[in-house]
Amino acid sequence: MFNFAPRNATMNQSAEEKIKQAALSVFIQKGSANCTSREIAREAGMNVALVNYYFRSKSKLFALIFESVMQDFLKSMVQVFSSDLPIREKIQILIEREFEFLGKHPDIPNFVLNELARNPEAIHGIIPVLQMVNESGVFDEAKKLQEQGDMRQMDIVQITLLIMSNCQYPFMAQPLMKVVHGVSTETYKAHLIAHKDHAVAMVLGYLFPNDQITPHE
Amino acid sequence: MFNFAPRNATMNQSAEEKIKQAALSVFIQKGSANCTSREIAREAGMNVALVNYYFRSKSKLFALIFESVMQDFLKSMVQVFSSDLPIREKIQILIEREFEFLGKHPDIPNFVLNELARNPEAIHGIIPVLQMVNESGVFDEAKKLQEQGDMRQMDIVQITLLIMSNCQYPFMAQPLMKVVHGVSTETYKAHLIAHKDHAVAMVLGYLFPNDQITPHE
DNA sequence: ACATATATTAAACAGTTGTTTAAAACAGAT
DNA sequence: ATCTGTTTTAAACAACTGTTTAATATATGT
Repeated sequence: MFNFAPRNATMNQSAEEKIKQAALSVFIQKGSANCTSREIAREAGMNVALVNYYFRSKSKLFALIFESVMQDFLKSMVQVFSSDLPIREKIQILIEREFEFLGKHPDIPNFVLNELARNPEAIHGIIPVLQMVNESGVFDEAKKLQEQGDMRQMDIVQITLLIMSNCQYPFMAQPLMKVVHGVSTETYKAHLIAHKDHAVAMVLGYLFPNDQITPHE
Repeated sequence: MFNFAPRNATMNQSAEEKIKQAALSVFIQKGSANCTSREIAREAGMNVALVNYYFRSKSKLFALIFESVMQDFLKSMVQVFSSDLPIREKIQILIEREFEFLGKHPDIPNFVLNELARNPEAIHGIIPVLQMVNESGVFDEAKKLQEQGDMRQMDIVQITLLIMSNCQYPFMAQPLMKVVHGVSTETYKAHLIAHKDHAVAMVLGYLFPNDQITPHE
């Protein structure tokens, strides 16, 4: 009943997969509302009808794509937390991985947050991510560490915010910052790379205030 | 030639103003691409043709609205920097004002960054903001303070990022955070209020590392 | 009251949208 | 070659898009 391999053996990539990749690219660049089925088909080099032939409707295709993007979006973060590194290194590696990921996919945060804010359907795409997060036990571990008095007393929600704000916003604000400060794309990218270290130092410094001794004068 | 007062004296608000307000609301909620002229007209309680009668086209109306939103978006920030408060208080008040503003208009950051990333026309709406920023002399002052060795040596671009990340992202990520952490809107709003103090403390602590003496143990 | 400029409307325009249909091209098995 | 199921296409569908037109209403100045 289902296809597990491409029928068209002459092509190295099935039409279905081509459409998926085109949809991923177009959806992320333009958003679910500001792109057309024909645009996706064109990007995949195929007919419009094929899009609906494989995915029934534009909204079903979007749901599929969005779910996989949500997975990628938080996967690396959860992976780091599932490891058994000490908490400070976890956070450092977490931020560094996030910067690395966003360097390759700088427009995903805007895509995700925008869809979640404006597209009611998008909420469903979060469910598998919720599973991932729950299974990782991230938040339980953070709570335990706080009870040991090692970490600053802060709600987990706000710790999450602290980390994600300083990772994702710099990429989301690229168009704004480039114009306001009048810098080129290359210069801004250099700033982003340098910003990673500031994010690590600032977040760690705030979460573990007893770590560094800053002598007066 | 131009109207400086509403022709229709029986209404307390001119049709033109009604359309502007409706457009502001609809554009911010849905974005420039995912809303229709008829939707704006309906929200204003008027005919579609009137929208184009007063504003020529949807894109011209959007340009008008976006420009004014951009002004509000950064106005309060620039105002604080134009004052003659000491730098630490400036940053503190800046962050506090930003949280206050975003508490009232939580969806403006997503709107602005999304349009700038996806709508090529939106870039033009930034020009008046650039003037504001230049006239305020914000960045020059920050550079001066850095030369005095009072502030951590950091590029202005990254200082801007540091402040704006921790103010705006928490509001932009509200839909994501609510689902991931399973909290209600009210609970999240409480987190936002509490987060303001963390943002101030963290940013000031990082920008002025010599201020606090953190004793070991 | 009349004339004039402005404000507002319903209707129409051509182009685009997501989706469906029916026919064609293609593959593999017999 | 014929049959069978799958893949691909062109064409059509109604609904919706931004915009324009031409007619009507309203207000203002004389």
